[in-house]
Amino acid sequence: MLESFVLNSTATRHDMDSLAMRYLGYTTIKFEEVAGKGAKQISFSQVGLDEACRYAAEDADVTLRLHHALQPQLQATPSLDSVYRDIEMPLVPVLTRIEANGVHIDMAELRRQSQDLGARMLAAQQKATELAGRTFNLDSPKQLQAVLFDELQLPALVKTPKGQPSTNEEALEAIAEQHELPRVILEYRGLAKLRSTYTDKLPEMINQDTGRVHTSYHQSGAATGRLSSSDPNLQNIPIRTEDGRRIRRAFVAPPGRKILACDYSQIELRIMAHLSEDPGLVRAFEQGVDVHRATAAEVFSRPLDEVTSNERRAAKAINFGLMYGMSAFGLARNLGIDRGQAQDYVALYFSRYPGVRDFMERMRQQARDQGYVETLFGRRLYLNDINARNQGLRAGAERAAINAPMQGTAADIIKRAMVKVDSWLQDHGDQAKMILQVHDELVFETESSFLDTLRLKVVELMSSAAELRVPLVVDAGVGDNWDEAH
DNA sequence: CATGTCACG
DNA sequence: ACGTACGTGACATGA
Repeated sequence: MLESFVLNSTATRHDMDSLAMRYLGYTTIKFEEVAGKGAKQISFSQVGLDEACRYAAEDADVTLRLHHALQPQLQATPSLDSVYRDIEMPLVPVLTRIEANGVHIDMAELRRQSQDLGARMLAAQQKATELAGRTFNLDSPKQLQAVLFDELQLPALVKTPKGQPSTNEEALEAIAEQHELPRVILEYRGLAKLRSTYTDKLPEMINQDTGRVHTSYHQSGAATGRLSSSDPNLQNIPIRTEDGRRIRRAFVAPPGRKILACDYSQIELRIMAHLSEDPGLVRAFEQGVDVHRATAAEVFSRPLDEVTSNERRAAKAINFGLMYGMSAFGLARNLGIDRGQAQDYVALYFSRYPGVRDFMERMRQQARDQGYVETLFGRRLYLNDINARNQGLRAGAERAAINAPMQGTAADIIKRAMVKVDSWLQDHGDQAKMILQVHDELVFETESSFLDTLRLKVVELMSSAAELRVPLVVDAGVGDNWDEAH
């Protein structure tokens, strides 16, 4: 699976059945053929021995045949072979340990929050019924659309991809001044999301044997080289709103232990500075200044200490937008300014950071010429649509070509750090465990007496996971729960 | 199972 | 003229 992923991360699937067909032209026995599916599925232990033997032996056989087919391809490109051998393979036992460690959850805290959210949802629901003049299912976009756009005759300003009037947050914000109902729906949606996805679900996911929640990490999930997390997804626990943040308070250290959360500061922007070699951006990071403030100072031509909060906010939007290949249109919408103004900002930005403009054009060109772009460590992302006749597809591929080297290099760096940190932890008994990875952050649970040693070492190992022409800064926080540690 | 929506970096 | 920021996973609805 990992050999296939490193060879071509954009191939849709990397499971054994798909790979057997693709590389060996061989149709495997499917699990569902021996065990059935759905409600009638039986356990593998109930499958007859002859059939079970054929199925299981084929697994081992096909895996070796695939290895014989894929390994030479990998070795033909030394940088890819290195990504496979030096990053992905060593990470496998690390992820196994993190999954087995699991996270300690304060179930009573989540139950209390569910109660509170439920009461507030009921109040919002009653208010919504009153404002709509009838009962309807607030969870149904279809029914809500009928109420807002047919019955109340509010303007449908946003369309879904299918062309229907959208009831998403942007659409509701746009009509919130004309009627009270949209605001109430937004309130309800926020509460319902937290309850259904987090405060109700997480307690159900606690393993009865360990008393902890064990996520699954997927190493061949995201084409850029990032991990993904599922069942439950612990990489999208809320943080942006106060109600959301509260959920992190339920991610607690057991008695006598502490939570340590370590995250890379502005890692993708630092990688952009490194890859682009832009003198202005590199200097900003070398001097350790607030990079959004520095960008604002450049774009708006004023001393660092005269940058207003609004200018800093605009500069932050520009910095992030650029990493995603954003257009002036996107920036305008994000900042609520007109397109001409946004175009001026972008032009000004590129005149101050010409290396960034050149880097972005270089990535587009490389994608067109070679069909792929690379991370600092040589991981490739193929862009199948880069020469598409369809302009929308092609533009999307160009944006991905700009973003992938930064997102992918960040993924490589934290994976290298995880392998180093895990190796060090292995030599220090059970005093601390790695329990979560969230793209630019590692979270640990440690004996209180081990905390200072752990913090010092983790920061050192994370900072030294790559040699960039700018410092790789790690912020570390401590608490009795994950929220406090931030 | 498709769709719409929304949580995260 | 059109669409417009990269990468994920989970939930509820409704066919």
